[in-house]
Amino acid sequence: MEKIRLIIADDHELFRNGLKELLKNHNDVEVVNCASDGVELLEFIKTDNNIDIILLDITMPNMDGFEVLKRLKHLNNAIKPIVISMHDAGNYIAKCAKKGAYGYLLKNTDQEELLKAVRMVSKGKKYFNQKISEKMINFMSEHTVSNDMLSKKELEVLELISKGLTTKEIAAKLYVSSRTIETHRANILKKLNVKNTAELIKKAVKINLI
Amino acid sequence: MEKIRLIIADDHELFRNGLKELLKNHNDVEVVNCASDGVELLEFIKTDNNIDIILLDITMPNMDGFEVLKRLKHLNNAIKPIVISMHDAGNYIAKCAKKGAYGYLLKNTDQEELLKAVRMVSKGKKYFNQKISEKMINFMSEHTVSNDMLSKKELEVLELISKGLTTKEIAAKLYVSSRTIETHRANILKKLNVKNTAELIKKAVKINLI
DNA sequence: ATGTGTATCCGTATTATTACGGATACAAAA
DNA sequence: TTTTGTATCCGTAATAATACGGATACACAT
Repeated sequence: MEKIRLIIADDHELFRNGLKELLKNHNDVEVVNCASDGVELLEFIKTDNNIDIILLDITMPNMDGFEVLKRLKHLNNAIKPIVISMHDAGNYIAKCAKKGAYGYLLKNTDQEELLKAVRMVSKGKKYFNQKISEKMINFMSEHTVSNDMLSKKELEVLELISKGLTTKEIAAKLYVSSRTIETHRANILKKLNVKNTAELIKKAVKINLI
Repeated sequence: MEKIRLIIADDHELFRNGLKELLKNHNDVEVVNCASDGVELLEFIKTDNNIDIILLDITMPNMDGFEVLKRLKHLNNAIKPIVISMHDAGNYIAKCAKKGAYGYLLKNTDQEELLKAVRMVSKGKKYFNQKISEKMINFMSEHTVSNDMLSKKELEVLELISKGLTTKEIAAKLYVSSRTIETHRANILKKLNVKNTAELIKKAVKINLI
């Protein structure tokens, strides 16, 4: 039987080694290497292209786990990262899910769950337990705070801007002059405290206005 | 004991009525009303401000469920919508979660789960079962396909654009001429098949490039 | 060795956006 | 009733973005 080849990336030596010892007791997994930061991790990955899983911490010096996830996709997307974090904040979880993590575990997870996750992920399946999923879903919807910031009209204009319509086109669509739309746009920029359309759209998506 | 007051919104009469009958058997819930489309639903909500839950279909004439979710937040965000859809597509689920749905059920859900969801949601807790959560997580990450579409440089430029930097600022930052950045920008627009920055950023966020 | 793609640069012209300024009408809230 | 906020309109000027066009150098794959 092929062993599951994995790497541990975490800046806390004790945690790394503890995890390694723990996994030694299971003969279907092999801890190929450890890394104490993202840079080190990626360096190693470049030399060994037979890695199945990375147990990845988010908070690391030099290059954090988010950046690792991002680069991993370009570098070798056969490797399946499982994030092991001490934070159960919804934004962390959602971000990891979006960036392609195959699993998300808390550092206080028990051995059994860790193994379960590793084995599931090694088969290409994702592992996000119910509690983690909940946290994420809550986060996804809660960031909808600033709904009252923009007037109905402004929201309408914003939506059309985000669809790529020019000021002129929006004006025509809403039967007002382009000057009016420009004013709306300017007001929206001011209200969201951004300096141009690019930043505006990013922020609007982020806070769920679009 | 206060009953859970709920409304059913679905364009299929049979489904609406079936659901209603089914819920009649449970004396902790009261089906206050039914609506066959989003407009009708919102109209009713304006007249009755003591609704706990809406069982909401996505596919409806006049105004679909997504739009209902969006407007509901402005109108009365004490009402907790549970989406009941026949589609288990990840994008539907993620969209609903983002737009503030408190639950997502498939139309082939059994009675037990429906009741469980209604009761949980009535207490303010979200209900997305494991399978639904999985679908959503998979969707969230899978849309990262087009990673090879853009070159490393282009991705870098895109990231800076999204942060609100102007062409000139980006050029200064990357030690190249602004003309170069403009070319990159133009190429990015072409590659992603969008016509301007606003649309670009929206798309980039959507497909996870940023 | 030849082609393909990327990164880099340049020019010109048109159009759009942004930053200022100020103004009216109307509805809703205080 | 007065104030506040929203939607609407207008002007000018500076800056930025977009649409064309073309060019070189270099790396990597065929």
